[in-house]
Amino acid sequence: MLQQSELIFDFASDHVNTSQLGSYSDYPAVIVEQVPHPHLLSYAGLTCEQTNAEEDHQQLLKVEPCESGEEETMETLVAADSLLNMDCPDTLSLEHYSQTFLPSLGDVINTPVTQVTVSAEGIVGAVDQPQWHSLHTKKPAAQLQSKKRGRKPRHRRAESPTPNITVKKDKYNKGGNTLYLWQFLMELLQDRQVCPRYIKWTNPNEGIFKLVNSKAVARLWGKHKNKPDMNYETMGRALRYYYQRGILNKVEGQRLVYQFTSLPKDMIYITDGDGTKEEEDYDDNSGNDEGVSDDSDDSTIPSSDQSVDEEDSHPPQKKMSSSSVRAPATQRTRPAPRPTVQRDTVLRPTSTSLIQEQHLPIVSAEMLRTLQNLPKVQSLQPAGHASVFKTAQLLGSLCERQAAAEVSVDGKGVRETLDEKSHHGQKTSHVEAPQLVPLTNSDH
DNA sequence: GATGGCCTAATTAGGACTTCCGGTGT
DNA sequence: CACACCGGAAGTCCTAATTAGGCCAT
Repeated sequence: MLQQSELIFDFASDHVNTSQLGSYSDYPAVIVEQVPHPHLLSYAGLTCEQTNAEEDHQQLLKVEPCESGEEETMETLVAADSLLNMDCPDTLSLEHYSQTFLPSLGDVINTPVTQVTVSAEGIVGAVDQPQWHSLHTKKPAAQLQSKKRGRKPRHRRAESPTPNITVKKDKYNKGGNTLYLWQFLMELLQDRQVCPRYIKWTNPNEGIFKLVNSKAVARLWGKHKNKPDMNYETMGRALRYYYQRGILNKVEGQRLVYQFTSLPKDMIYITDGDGTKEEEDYDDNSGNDEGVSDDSDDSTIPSSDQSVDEEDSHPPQKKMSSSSVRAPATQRTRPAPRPTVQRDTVLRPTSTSLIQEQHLPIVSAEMLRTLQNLPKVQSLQPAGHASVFKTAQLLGSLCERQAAAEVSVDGKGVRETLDEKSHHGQKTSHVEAPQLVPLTNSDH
């Protein structure tokens, strides 16, 4: 399960590849976790008001501590488990997410939301279709060695998305699923399971972040890439390559501190205003930021089977903000000395903070496109071009149907039942890379 | 049989790391 | 001494682009 803040989906259906859609005759059931219709719509409003993006574009979101209670905690823990349990193919993990990742930096909508797991069941009009499994099916060996053919030279491939961190959507809208390291780091920075615990912003205004626990981050990266030997040295080399490509800068004189040259418009900035004592200790050292890292023990990395226990075993102040119900930072006995940065400004009223109030679905962009092109689904949607608004309505309808169906059967919650379905191999989660804007000191 | 369209699989260039290394700085 | 950091070099893995060959309809 993914954490709400991990995933971003693009839903600019202007890019729908109808030829691809034609092959998706199987419409997985949409597993919606706590889909808040008004919220979704509100969230979608951000998209629909794209024309206002320019003025909002420099505004930043602050993730407030969640106060939704046990469900939130449970989901967060599950999310942490999935995040760190990347070895499990049946878990909707970051790895899986990366496999279906559809970054589209140039696309219109790049908004972090929660998740929707999709399976083929439960959608009216769904037709069996195997495409969603084809990613993992291997060709028969006989076919692999059947033919040998020559070929002519070809044109040069599309250039790298860097250094401007703009991804050509042609490349990424065709099933690409690569999650780049910088994207991974951005995801971590938006993931309250790891931010600010393992990685945190030190100066969100300038895109400066610190690898609080470099080993943990490297191991997470290694898990994601299926490189068990990954370490910070290796990951650091990849990070250093980003210097050349203009994706990252090194912050001089500060260890483990890097700077994004660009950031997404709608980046969610998790602050450690809800931080733990430990994190405050980091802050205490942030003045010089010299090497006080949490690297001392690999056990600090929650493994797939220990994350929950670890969370539970921590003293309350160790809990991640996402899963805690706590008093506002201002009420803490130990006031946070961290400087207030401009990006801490809550751009949305707290009462409408998406992340704070509840999960939003992370929807596979591709799934949504597929769904939107279903005749029966289209009947649910308002007229006009695809949008998050449409998606919200669609999801709302689907969720209601699911809920009604499940309640009528055994009284189980939608989520529980659908999670079950998701564990039967029908799942996906697509996200889009954030739309990035160049960072300038005055920009934020 | 010739032709054209479509689909599939083979091939391969290139991107994004990964690995290793030697070195410097703190 | 440990660790962070740097960058060169070579290698691996993966993806997208390209294209040949098979199949079918006309």
